Amino acid sequence: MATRQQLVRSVTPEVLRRAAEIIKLLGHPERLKIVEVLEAGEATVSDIQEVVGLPQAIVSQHLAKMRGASVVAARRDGVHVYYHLTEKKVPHILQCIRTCDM
Amino acid sequence: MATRQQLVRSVTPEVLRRAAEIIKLLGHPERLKIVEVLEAGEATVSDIQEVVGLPQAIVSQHLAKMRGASVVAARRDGVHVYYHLTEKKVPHILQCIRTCDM
DNA sequence: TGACGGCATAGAGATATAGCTATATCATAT
DNA sequence: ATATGATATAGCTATATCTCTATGCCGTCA
Repeated sequence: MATRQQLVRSVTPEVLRRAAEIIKLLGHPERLKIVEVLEAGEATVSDIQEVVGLPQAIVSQHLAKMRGASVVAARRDGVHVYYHLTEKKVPHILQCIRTCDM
Repeated sequence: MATRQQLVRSVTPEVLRRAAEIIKLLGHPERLKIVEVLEAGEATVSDIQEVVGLPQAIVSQHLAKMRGASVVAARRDGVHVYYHLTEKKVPHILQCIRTCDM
């Protein structure tokens, strides 16, 4: 019979660490909202700011945090900086949130 | 054409809040490990303690936090307290973590 | 009842996070 | 070169979180 230890070996410590890192960033209503916006496609900081209704600096700080963990990435086009999702897990996790009934 | 606002209306603020609450708790390597253990079935505090290799008090505190958010629940049977998952989203999110390639 | 094992909680210190204001940077247009 | 709009960052305060130690509580059994 399988021990409990064996049952939970499916995820390596490193994957666990990374997963926790990503999820930790999503564990914030405003950031979750931001990634929802980005799920719909690339968006500039002011686009995001308009949708979530937060001051520019706050949005920028949240984005910087997610950039730091490679959850999002940015490209500059002239005056604007376009953000997009880079972490594949994120859309899947959003899907979970939407479809799993509470 | 759909506005960005319309594209992100799929989740109500309350669902968003609750999702962030759950996810925030999972955004911690040790707690993530704990819910992995519980995913394999009911477990006592000392079972969990043994698998994750943390002091009893720490495990108990993590469990208390997750109890507070109704992510897990406990039942006492004699000397032992058995914990189990109560939040349906959790197994789905764990599945995401496991299956989505990094 | 007393002792013991399993679990919960309190208190404290250290660190992290959130959100604010102000200011800096960067690209464009005049 | 200067002004302006878009974005980033610094510095700060308040609050939350983590982890540890110590202690309390609750069943069980002698």
